Amino acid sequence: MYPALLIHGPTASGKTQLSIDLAEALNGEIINADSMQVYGDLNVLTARPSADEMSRAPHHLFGHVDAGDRYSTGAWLKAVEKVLRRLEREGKRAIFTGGTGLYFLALTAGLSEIPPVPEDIRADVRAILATEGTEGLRARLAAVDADSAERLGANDRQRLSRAYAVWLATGKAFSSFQGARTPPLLGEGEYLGLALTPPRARLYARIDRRFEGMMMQGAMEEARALVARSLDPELPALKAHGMPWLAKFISGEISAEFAAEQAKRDTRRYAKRQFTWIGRQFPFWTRIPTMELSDRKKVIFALYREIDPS
RNA sequence: GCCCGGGUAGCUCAGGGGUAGAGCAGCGGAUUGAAAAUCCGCGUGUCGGUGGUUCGAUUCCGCCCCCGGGCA
Repeated sequence: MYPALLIHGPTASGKTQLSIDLAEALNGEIINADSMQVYGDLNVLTARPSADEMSRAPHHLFGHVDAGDRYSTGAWLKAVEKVLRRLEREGKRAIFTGGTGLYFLALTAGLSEIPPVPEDIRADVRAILATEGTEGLRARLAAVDADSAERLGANDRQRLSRAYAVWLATGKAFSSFQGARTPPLLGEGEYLGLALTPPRARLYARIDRRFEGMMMQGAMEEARALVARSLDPELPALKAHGMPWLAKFISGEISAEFAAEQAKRDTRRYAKRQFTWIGRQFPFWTRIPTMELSDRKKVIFALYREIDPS
């Protein structure tokens, strides 16, 4: 099997364009590693590749999930496995592109083998959180899984919820699962990890500009359509950058200017967290600090040729 | 040109003879099936410049520069 190309970069760093060019040159196919671009309802707001861009190379796992569903790392990994198998059969190269660090981690380091938690149990935990608060949830967790309760932040409702839901679903402590991991889909030597690390000031300027562009390309209409579905605002898709603020604007709570300001700020903060992830979780991936497309490609082709002379 | 008001963190501003503090922005970190989520931590500063008074000046005084507003 050809070594896969893994491209992680902060939001707005130009991953889409780069990955398409690489796919064309390497006879590769693009696999999405972005947790938001999987949702079909969000096109403009998640900066998903356009129909035009998608026609230049095969794309996988983009927009295949309904905004009313809760996608997950595990579901993504399962879907990836299928795609990888097919590409292997067909002798194609896999090019992963995205900004979701956890997806890349699962891909290259595996995931603990935990049975799926049914939706009704997750709903129960949400109810507990609503009535008893993080305090109450944490106390419940401490009684059955002291390790997790100790290790997790006292206010980290998301992880506390997850740990408690796993206990309810399996009868076993979340922490008891965490020692072991499934074998990674891509082991050492089976991929080239690349991290785009553009200068921060330039990236931030680009994020701000891009949001303005999204507004001109119909982001508001997209948001209106999603709001009209009256879905639970806690669903992942409703938390896409900009969505919560555009929803507030649509309901008349805030001005358009304020919504735009907050949306951009959220996106900048996210980019900052992505830099942290790359710096800490994937210290051995090759950094590509330049913003110029041609320079990036030159570097990547040279690196790729080293591990795959064909 | 004259008269007021102001120049303090990236921005808006507070303070006041013992080298300064809020909000926002920002920065650092964590990260195992919601991860564009969730959580933890951190003031980042020639107090416009320059002389003077003072043990000590960002603070008081003089001069200069800049920005508002008013009168000409």
